[in-house]
Amino acid sequence: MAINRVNISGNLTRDAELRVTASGTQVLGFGVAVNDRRRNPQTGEWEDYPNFVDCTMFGNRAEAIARYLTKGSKVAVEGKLRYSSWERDGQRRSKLEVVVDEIEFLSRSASPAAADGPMTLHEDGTVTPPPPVVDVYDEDIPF
Amino acid sequence: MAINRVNISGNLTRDAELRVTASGTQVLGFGVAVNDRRRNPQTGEWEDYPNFVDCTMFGNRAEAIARYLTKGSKVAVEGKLRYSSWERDGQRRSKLEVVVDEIEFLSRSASPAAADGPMTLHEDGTVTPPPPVVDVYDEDIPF
Amino acid sequence: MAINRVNISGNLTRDAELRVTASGTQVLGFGVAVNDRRRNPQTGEWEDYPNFVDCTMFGNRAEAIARYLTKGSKVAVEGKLRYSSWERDGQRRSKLEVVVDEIEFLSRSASPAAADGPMTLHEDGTVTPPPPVVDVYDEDIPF
Amino acid sequence: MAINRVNISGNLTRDAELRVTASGTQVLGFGVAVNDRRRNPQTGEWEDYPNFVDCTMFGNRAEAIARYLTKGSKVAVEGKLRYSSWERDGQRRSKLEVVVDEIEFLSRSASPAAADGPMTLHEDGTVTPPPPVVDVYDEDIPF
DNA sequence: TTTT
DNA sequence: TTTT
Repeated sequence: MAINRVNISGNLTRDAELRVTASGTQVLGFGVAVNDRRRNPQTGEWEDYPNFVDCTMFGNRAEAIARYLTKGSKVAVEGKLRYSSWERDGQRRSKLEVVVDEIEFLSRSASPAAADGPMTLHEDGTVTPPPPVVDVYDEDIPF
Repeated sequence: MAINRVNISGNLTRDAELRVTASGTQVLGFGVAVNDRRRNPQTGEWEDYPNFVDCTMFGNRAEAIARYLTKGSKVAVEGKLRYSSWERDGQRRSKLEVVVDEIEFLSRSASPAAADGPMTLHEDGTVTPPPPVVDVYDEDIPF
Repeated sequence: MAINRVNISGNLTRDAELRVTASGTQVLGFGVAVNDRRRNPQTGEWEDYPNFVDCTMFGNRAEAIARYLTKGSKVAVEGKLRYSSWERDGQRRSKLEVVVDEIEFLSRSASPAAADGPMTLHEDGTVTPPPPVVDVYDEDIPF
Repeated sequence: MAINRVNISGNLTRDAELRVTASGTQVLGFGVAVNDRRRNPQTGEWEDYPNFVDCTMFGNRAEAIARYLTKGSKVAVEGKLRYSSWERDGQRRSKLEVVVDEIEFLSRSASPAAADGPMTLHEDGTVTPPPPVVDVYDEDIPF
């Protein structure tokens, strides 16, 4: 067998869509925007170049996580490249996508503290809000 | 050059420690527990077997994220394997660790909704607690 | 930055083509067939399903290795996914390919001995041919 | 499940050793030297720093390929990190290794032509020797 | 458009 | 077809 491995992270470009094949297999489809940070040759500015990657996940896990995979969600995905080709209007077309083996949910903000951390709901119903974390993304820290 | 690539996800086993080398390079060290889900041959039960992986990250980014890398944090890491060896008490010792190229912060709970989503801090100071989401991990869904 | 990592192995589907951009950058293009071994649902037989992956490599290394990358060559490639889109005949089209960071040359035969090993060219011009190794690929060993 | 993925390439540091567990599972052990090309801070010269990685492969494939995995062989390996720990002389010791999922045999020379390509054994027993390819490794081409 |  |  060949080596065929993909690891990516990024944001969902649309809500995941679950369907079931004739033979009963669950199939979850979603798109991930994997951002490249490159300098724009014209302006010299750092810019995000999105790489749009279609992902497909099979089996029971697909159904279990479908509702968490909404537009904008951040995920890390491990999978394999899969090629398919077909004919449309007399033209040969093809695509390359990722068949998902593992998926992890990422914190939405660049700094995890904003979402997960210091925002604490206490027993008595009071809440400790998150500290005024800078948005590292806007602050020109290059990651 | 050889191929040397590692992608892992897991929980920090300790708070990250930042130090600075004599030449001024920032060095961040932390440990990640990468869990394997295997069936215990004795009991037949699914169990988590932790793989403890030491990680090192260099440069400015190391300092920028140090304070978010606390014990228990979930991360996805991409990097390279690095081998080192030394002598202690007349014995040769060695270790294999991961030098980090990229790091992403994961949502702490198995279902991202619990941490990121429905827990909302409103303008007036009230809070909408998260819905009683099932812990998918305990529900025997195998991921 | 996001995580964006691909590792594949397979055979070149065509000779690599070297070109140079207006700004002088060398660009090497080649296609890799990454075979999946799946059971044919109709016949029940193991079959190879090729995943055709377009690869692009930049820089000096591109030129240095171009002549070794001929149709049928086996390689292991590490790189990143790159998405691009364009318009043709009023239709939006897009593709996903791999930008190569590392490349390694694989032995052509399933068993390395056939190609690399026992076939020896002696100083006096005689040759020791390889032993009649079984082709493990044909022998139903599933790798 | 967590993400746990390793892809490396390098040379075997010893002949692979095959053993069989009490329960009959075949276990193949071998070491891979994964070379890093770094500039020596003292001399300013490019040097190879080896990362010694222990690999273990289970199952039928282990036996099938054992005889091809000899000291010096070049391979590309895909697998997972596995941690283990034990006690020796009252001291806690641990190691990190790679459990192999896929393995590919690489051409021994930096340029594949030398080994695989132009050296052809003809039907009549004559041989076409390889062209006097430069050893790209020694020629300061950085790969 | 396709490799073994 | 596109996310932050």
